[in-house]
Amino acid sequence: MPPTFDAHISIIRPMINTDTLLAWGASHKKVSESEIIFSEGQAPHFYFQLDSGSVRWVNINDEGKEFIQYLICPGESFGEMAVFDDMPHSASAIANEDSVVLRLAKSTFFQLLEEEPEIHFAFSRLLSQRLRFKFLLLKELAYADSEHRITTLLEYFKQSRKNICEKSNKVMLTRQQIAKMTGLRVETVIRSIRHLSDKGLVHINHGKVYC
Amino acid sequence: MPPTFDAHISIIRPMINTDTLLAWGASHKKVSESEIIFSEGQAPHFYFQLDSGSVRWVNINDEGKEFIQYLICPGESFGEMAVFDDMPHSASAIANEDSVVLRLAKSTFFQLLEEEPEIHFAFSRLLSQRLRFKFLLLKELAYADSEHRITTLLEYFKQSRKNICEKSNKVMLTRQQIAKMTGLRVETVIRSIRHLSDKGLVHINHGKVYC
DNA sequence: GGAATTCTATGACATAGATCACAAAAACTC
DNA sequence: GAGTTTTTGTGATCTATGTCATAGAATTCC
Repeated sequence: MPPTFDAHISIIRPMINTDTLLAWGASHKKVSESEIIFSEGQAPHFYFQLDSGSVRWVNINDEGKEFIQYLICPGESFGEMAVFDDMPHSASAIANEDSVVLRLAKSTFFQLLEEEPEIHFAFSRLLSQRLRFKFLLLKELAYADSEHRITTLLEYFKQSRKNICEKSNKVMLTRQQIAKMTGLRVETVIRSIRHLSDKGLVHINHGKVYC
Repeated sequence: MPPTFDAHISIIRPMINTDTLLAWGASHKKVSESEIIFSEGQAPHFYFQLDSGSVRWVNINDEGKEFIQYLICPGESFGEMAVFDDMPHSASAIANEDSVVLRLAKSTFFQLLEEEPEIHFAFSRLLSQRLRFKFLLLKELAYADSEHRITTLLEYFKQSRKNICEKSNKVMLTRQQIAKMTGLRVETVIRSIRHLSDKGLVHINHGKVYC
């Protein structure tokens, strides 16, 4: 997959400072495009944080169709949900491009949180923000039409990036990615985006949806 | 609304022990049926925990249609999402029946978490479990048909009650409630439930869906 | 620079589920 | 226990979105 999810982050605010993570014994791990970092159903052994590149956190159904739960950009953590509730991963993490991941053993992660309550509070905030986004998207999926679903998703992207980088960075999404995040089909997304862009509600840049 | 969401809990495991909460200065608050505890859009000032009764955590759209994000039963917390990320409540909490709520000031709640790391970890676990349920439901809403959405929801109810009470308690859901939690219309839920019950995939008790 | 992928695009058609319009049954109210 | 409200139930339509087929444009890859 091409790096259309352009994570050109200016000043990243990682969940846990990289040096801190390394001091606690985290290890760097290079992953190449399409490589699976962990799979749905696996028991969680590590806390993961993206150092560089981009990762998608997805469910894949019986027919092989992907539903993207989150696109992870540098500084963000992923898979911590399963670490906290000690249940199998409920989605797989797959590298969108060649990336570098920081990995910390689960037990060490808990020790770190215990010693650094501020970091623990940062995770409570992160989980709450993610939950908030799910509330929003679920409500849209339940009651809104395709155009509303898309604009809600784009709005989220505009907002969420503010949490992890100082300067607003540009995110470009392909219509295929939007389809995989809203549960709509590519054709529907294409037609809806065309309509939204005619109305000036969505901005297109070199053919890609810009937010 | 009649107490169809029968929270006949045998042995409740509250998020925070009631005595502990009271010792920290929490106050009891009686709310009557249909009373709004907090509204979508309001700033969060309190941590809430249900003592007795039942509460629904809902979004209401422009046409007045409800989407139930969670049904809260005794011992469970609600609204803590907004407390953690310090953003307006993203859904309203409404009493399903006459209930008693425990309320603790936000700043005190944070002090409590700082002094009692185990309780903080319990909240990380709770947020993760709730997020996990949203992952699941979102995937279903995106790709599955009405019958799958319903069975996924019922399955969740079966599971989630285990987290807060020792003995498995019976939950009865009306078709209207299922509609409001899956984004389907009542008529569709009625027809799907009939079909599922014909196939023996769902159990009906005195006309209500049992799980 | 040509081949192979991946994306975008568009038309024709099918269909699950929404909507509307009733009505009966059940539950709750006083 | 008569009246009100809520819930369940069922048929007849309507429509947004999925599905399928096909193709051109844009990228990536040797």
